[in-house]
Order: sequence, then C-alpha cells, then structure tokens
Amino acid sequence: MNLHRRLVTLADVARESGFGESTVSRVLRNQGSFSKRTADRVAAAVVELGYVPNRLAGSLAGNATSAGSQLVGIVIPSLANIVFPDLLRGLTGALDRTGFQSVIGVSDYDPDREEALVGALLSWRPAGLVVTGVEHNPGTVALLRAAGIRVVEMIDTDGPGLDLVVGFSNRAVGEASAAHLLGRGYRRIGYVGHDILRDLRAGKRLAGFEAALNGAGHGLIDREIVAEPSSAAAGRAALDRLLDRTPDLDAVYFSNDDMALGGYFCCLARGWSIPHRLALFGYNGLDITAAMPQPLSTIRTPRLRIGAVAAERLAAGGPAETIDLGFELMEGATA
Amino acid sequence: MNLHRRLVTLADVARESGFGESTVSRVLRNQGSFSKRTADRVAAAVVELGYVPNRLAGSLAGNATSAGSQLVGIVIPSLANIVFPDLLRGLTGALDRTGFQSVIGVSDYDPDREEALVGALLSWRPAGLVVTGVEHNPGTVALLRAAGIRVVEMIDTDGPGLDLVVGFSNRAVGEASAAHLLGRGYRRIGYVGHDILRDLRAGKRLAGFEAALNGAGHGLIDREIVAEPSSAAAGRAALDRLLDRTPDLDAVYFSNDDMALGGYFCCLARGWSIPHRLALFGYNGLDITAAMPQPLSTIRTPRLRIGAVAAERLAAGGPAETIDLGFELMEGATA
DNA sequence: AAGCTGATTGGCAGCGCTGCCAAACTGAGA
DNA sequence: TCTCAGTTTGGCAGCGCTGCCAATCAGCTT
Repeated sequence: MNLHRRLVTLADVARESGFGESTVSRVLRNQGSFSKRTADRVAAAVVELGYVPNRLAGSLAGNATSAGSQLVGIVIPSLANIVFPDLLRGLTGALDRTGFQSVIGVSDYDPDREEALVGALLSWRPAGLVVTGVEHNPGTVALLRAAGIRVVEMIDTDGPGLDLVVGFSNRAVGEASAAHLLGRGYRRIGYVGHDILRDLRAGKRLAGFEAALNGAGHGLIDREIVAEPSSAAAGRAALDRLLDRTPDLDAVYFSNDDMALGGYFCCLARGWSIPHRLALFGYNGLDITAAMPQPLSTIRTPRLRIGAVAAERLAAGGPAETIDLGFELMEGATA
Repeated sequence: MNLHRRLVTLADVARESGFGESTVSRVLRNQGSFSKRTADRVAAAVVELGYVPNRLAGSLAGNATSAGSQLVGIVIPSLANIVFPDLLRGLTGALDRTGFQSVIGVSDYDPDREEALVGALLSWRPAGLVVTGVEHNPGTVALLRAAGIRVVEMIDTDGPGLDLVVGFSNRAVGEASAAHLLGRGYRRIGYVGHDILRDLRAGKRLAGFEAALNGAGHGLIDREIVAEPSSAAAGRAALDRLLDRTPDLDAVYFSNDDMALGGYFCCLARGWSIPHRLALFGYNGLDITAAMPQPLSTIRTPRLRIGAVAAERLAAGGPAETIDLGFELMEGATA
C-alpha cells in the first residue's frame, strides 16, 4: 500500500513516455490526432506506472461551467422494495454503456431528505439527475432548475414534470385494476395497502381505483391501511384484520405484490379458495408472482425499461417531454 | 434553466458577502475560526445566490494525494436479488450519516467487469472501496493495492482478504444447514441450485453442505442445477425436474430462499405435504419467508449489519482484519 | 500610549487535468 | 531546393476550491 506515496499523475506518464502532457491526455481520451507509435508508447507507460486517471481533475478542467462530470445522480425513495433496484438495474445497465457512473441517494420517502440529497448530488456537478416521482419540495425544484442540467423524473406521469418524465400513469393503473375486477363480476371489493401518505404513487393508484368503482356505481366496501412499509408479513396481517371485520368481501385490491403475496398466504392459511371465496389483485408484476401455483393477477410495470429509457434520454439530450411507457395487466389466476 | 450561464462559485459568494474566499470556505466547512456575524452574512449570500459547492474542486484541492473525495465506491454483483440492495441499504444508511456519497457499479458476477468497474471507480479518487467476496482478478487486486485506500470485501470470510473483510463463512452456512437436516432425521437429501460457477458463494455453501453430509456418512442423493440466475420460477421448475427423476427424496436444500420459495410453490402445486412428504431448507432469511403459512426453514444472514459495519469501518480506519458477523438458523416449519 | 496575545481574515499557490493555440514536423508538388 | 497544407506535438492558463502563511484587528496589561 502506498498510503503515503504520491499517486501517479498524467505528468508522470508524460515524463515516462517522453511526450507532453497534452499528447498523453489526447491519447488517453482517444481524441484529436496522434500517431500509432505515440499511442503505443503512452499505453506502455500507463501500464508500467499503473496510472489511474483522476476524473475529479478531468471533470473540473474539462467542463467546469455546466454538465461537468461523467456522473449521474440518482435519488430513489427506498431500496427495500425490489422495484427500485429494478429501476437502478435499468439505469446502470444503460448508463454503463455510455461511460457514466451512478451516484445514488436513498430518500426514505422523505421530501426533505430528497432535497438534501439533490443538493449533495449536485455538488458533484453530475451530467444529469434522476429522481423518483413528480412531487418535490419547492427547494428541490429550485435546485433542479438552477442546476441547468438534464433532469429525469421516473415512474409517475401523473403531473407536470420539470424536464423529462419517464413512467406511466399510476392513476390509470388503479382504474384498469378496478375495471378488471368489475369485469370479472366482483362487487364487494376491499383494499389493503401501506402508507399512502409517504408512497404518493400508491395513493394515486388507490384514487384511480376508487374513482373507477364509484363511476360504476359500486363503492369500495372496506379498507385496511398499515403505517409500515409494504411487506408480505404486513399484507398478511392486514388482510386478516380486514376479513375479520368484513368477511363478505369477494375481492381485495392490494397496494402492491408484496402485500398481495401476504394476502395469498393469508388465504392459504385460512383454507380459503382463491379466487372463489376471495379474489386477489396486486400491482407490480414481481417475478415471484408468476411462480405461484396460481399466478397472481396483477399489473406488470416496465421497470427495467423505465430505467433504461431514462438513462438513454439523459445521455442523448432532446426537448423536455413526458414518455408514457404504459403497463400490462396480467390476468393471472387469482382474480 | 441557466444552461449557458456560469454556475455560482465560491468567489461569487465571497464578493457578495464582502469577505475573502478563504473565509467563506472556512465558514462553509465550519472549520477554523470566524465570527458569528461573518457566518450569518456568508449564509445569506449563499441563499441569495443559490450557491452549490463544487465538490470536484474541493476534493481535488483538499486532499489530492490520497483518499481524495467524500465518495465511496461500491461494487456488487447484481441488483436482481434483494440481498444486494439490502447490503446497499446498510451501507448507504451508515455512509449518509458520515457525509459520504456512494458510487455504485454492478459487475453481473463477471470478474473482468468487476476489474473494469474498480478502475472506473478509483478514477474518482474515492475515500474507500467496497467490493463483494474475496475472489478477484489479479488485475483487480493490483488496482486495489496500488490505490492505497481502505478496501472492504463484503459477505464472505472464506479466504484471505486484502484489507477489511466483513461477512460470515458461507462454508459454515452449508455445514450448519446439513447438520440441521441430519439432526431432524432426514437422510435422502437433494440440492436445487443456481449457477455456482458465477455465484462462488453459493458454491462454497454447497461444498460445506456436501462435506458435512459425507462426514456423517450420508451423501447428497441428487442435485439439479440451473444455469440461470436464481428465481422462484427457476426453483419451482428445477425442483419439479429433480422430483421427477428422484421422487424418494425426503429433503431438499436450496441455494437460496428465492429458489426455495419456488420449491414451496412446487410442493403446493403437487399437493405434497411439507415437511412430511418433503422438507425444504433455504438460505438468506428473506422477510417474505416469515409470512408463509409455514415459515421457511432457512439461514438468516445479517445483510444490513454487514453493510453498516462495512461503512463504519471504512470511515473509521483501523488495522486490516476479518470481521465475522455470523448467521442465524431459523428453524421454521418446512424442515 | 506601547506592547502583547489570540481571534479573524485575505492572498495566493497549487491539486491534476483539458482546451487553446502556436510550434514543429511531414510529405507532395512547384 | 523551396513552399504549403496537413499532421503531430508541447506549453501554459485556467477549472473552483483548500491549505498555508502573513496581515489585521480587538481587547488587555503594563
């Protein structure tokens, strides 16, 4: 470990290879003109010295006024639900191909924390910033606008965006879910969800769902909402409580597949037949739900594609726009 | 958007507030001495101008020779399995508290890709680097050593580490799993797993498992290994094939809980009673398995703590060492 | 009033790299 | 041999910030 030794710099490579700094820089970035022989000698010196470029310096020098570095900042609300890692997967996959690196912040569904993270990420002068959802603190919006860089808001298209918006309508998801259940003849429908004060998109789905039910003249019979984050355990416990209180429901809509999976386990444990005694409908299209003995009826969201499209647009430039990637209703066997 | 306007710099704040750059810098970093009145004026100017510090410049200037920036590089093999987001959660949670930002790379279980990522991350002169597992390319090891920064290898303690190692013994996990099954009287034991050529830690668990079985005079009766990444669907299909071939097994050990969940669904679909007709044993202690009608028998790993401890040690300094955080056997109801 | 100590403050040289521009070199044509 | 366009190369001024050190100031003491 050369903890105390100076790290190798471009000047060292220049000296070792016998060329000037600018020439070495050009070779390393494969930009401008230089001869094959020069490139070989520089490459040899790089290997010889074990040179690792300093991107801090590179970004500072190269492009100080605007989109400086080759970094992209990403703010997601959580890592606990596989949905967000899936988005990250789509993002990093596409970003890698264009030579960008991702700096990640987790806001924990807290708008103030989001604002702090946006500020921290901007201090790295990223080429672009990806945030989740279209609702933000005024301060966050101000920071984003003042930064003068590309901003992508992921997942939710229900609302005006700052720049690029890539996702789908959560409200429409709720409406489609209700239409499906009504179409299958279910009438006494309940809801099991997690904290909609924090997860605004879950709230929008529920709003769309209820609106569609009401529009058809059937209301939502009962609901059970937990304060904790979504999980199978929370879904199972919540459905238990809901059914204890209102046993004569014929279908339940869940805030997501984690909760729905818990509901499925609840029915298994009660010995209730699905979907005859009770129908279940989820949201997200988690891979796991396809492996169930009865595939879960749910809405599959294009998470990887949202991430990929967001990353491509970030790099590519173009006008501000909202890109609706839609969603897919999986009929399944539980509703 | 001031895409074309110069961004606000520290010099602007200095001019606006009427102090020198050094004073403003000191105030912003809350370091050195300055009067309350100065701090207030500087703060006002910052708000007035909407100043966002440039950490690229800060890190370059402040600490160019060694651990430069306030960045930490993290390389994980995948985002598809919730295990790695959990590690990230532990890491980012602890890192946030110390003011570090995480730059993340996903290697896709590919050592060459890992090497490339380590190089790319090092070019940001991170204060430390977190990688997964103790097996790396020689080139990766060389980069890590030459960087002269803190390195943490997560998850696996089976092997010599470069600097800090935080995790547990995967081999011991396999041995403990075998001991549990043997202790419960199971003798005709099979294995269902995913690609152990890529997921080396799954390979180590299997090695420990087999060694323990053999040591007790009982071999592994049959195994079914899929080439794809682990998933519930893969686990279900694989168990189906295994049972078609060798129906008289009395227990199956899975490479992880995703696969085991698929196995559970397989048994449900076949109408096989668990654990009497077939016992199932997993690995990871995913939250979801606790919500099952019969909680899965599995090994719970301290994923969040591994991340948290790794982050703390990274920031704190200290000698090279291996920290074994152990694991917990969850008795469950399936084995 | 002069001297002294400790708290504040500012000037300026870099950190490692890239962009700009001028210098040096090359080979073909006159 | 000389000229000229095109290619290859190097010198040097910053990018925005921090660390160092000197300058200034305030409050006491003698």
